[in-house]
Amino acid sequence: MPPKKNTQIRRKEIVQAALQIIGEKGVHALTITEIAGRAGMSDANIYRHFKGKQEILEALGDFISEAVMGKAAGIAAGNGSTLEKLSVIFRSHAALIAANPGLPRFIFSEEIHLGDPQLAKTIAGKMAGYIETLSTVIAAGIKTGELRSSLFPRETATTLLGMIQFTALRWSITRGAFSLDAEAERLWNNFLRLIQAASSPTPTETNPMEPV
Amino acid sequence: MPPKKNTQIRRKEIVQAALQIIGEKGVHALTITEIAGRAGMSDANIYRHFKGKQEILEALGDFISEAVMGKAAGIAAGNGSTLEKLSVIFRSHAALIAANPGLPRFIFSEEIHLGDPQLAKTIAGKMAGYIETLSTVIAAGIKTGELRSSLFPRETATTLLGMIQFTALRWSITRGAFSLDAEAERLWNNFLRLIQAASSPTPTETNPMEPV
DNA sequence: GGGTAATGTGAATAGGCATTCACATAAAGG
DNA sequence: CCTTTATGTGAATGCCTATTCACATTACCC
Repeated sequence: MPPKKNTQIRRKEIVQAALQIIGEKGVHALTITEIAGRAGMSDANIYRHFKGKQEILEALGDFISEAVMGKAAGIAAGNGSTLEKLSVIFRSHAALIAANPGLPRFIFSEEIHLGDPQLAKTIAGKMAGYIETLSTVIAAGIKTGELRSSLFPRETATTLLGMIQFTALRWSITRGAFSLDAEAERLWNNFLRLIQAASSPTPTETNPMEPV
Repeated sequence: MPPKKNTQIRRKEIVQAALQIIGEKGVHALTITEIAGRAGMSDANIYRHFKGKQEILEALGDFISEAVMGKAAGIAAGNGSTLEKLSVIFRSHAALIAANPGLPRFIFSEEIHLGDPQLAKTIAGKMAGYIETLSTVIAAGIKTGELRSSLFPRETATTLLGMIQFTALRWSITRGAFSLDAEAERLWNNFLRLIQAASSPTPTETNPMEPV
């Protein structure tokens, strides 16, 4: 009775449904029945398009990796000053998370890391690549004198990412109790003061409104 | 046949068993059967000491909060310079995690945050308290001139915590593929350069051995 | 030492979940 | 138009897990 769609389309629908479910109810709510319901099909039909739940997770992992890290790599490779690039990457990442709360939940979910060693390795690799991309941008900024010469690029990159991820997790945990964008803005302002070369000393201001 | 112990002792044994299991196999492996086996008792006996699994998680949450944040608060209240205090808190935290891999897994586990709103609120509160404690230490350091005057205390504290948590999660995810202590050391060296007042300029050195 | 309460156990019970099966039916190609 | 293949479904199946129950046995109190 219901119309039919080919596997290519169905796979995308299923992956998107999965991402939404994780964002709204968490990884533990990611059951076949839930996915099938959200994607508008029967449980059994899921298996026409994916070998099993594991394969869905792998596809979701690929999608998320591409969305987050692909974007950052594009910005890094483009034109602009180091500070502009870092700022855009940071804000894009925060915005992407704000729009898809399932993102950090999935990336740091144990379901993935302990349940599927292959997927875990892939994600860890992408994460290392992300750090590498940021490191390169930071190293370039040090060379041009935009950033302090005393910085270690890799550690500074890790610190920046940690800032994002920690805040994303706190936001996810508290189920959006504060504005992710506003918090990201405050953190970025502060980070800028930490890394910027002292040539043009930043005037001391107060940061806007603190959250709860 | 087996000897009997009172509830006080049993509760501690059960909580410790749970923490170990999470560290070794993850939160998803935290079943009643697994806990009972590790603690040397029958499944049914667990229910003599806890009302249910949820109550075990709550007790574990209290234990971990006390271990991590209680320690930091103690250090913060003690004597020493700001940089010494921050350094000790940072290293203690990293060491505690290295000794108990279950710690970050539990704190950021969805099983807790989405499964038990009450517990989630408690943990979020403790986390906010931790940030507050660090902020106070940092604010004091700014006043004495040890730290740059341009820092925002709360955002700097969040950055420090993010650095720890992100690294702990990456370490946990990769199942200990790198040395947590060594990485913490590198990150701390870099962070020091970020926050320290420029009175005694740090000589430029290279950081020891990078991990994978 | 006898009774009572706390602690201990193996064997149900019940629910949730991923996956499979036998059977439709739409789509595509000739 | 008819065959073949891809897509679709409801109803099992079987496993894993938390929790309960009826029945011991130890520890403690007087």
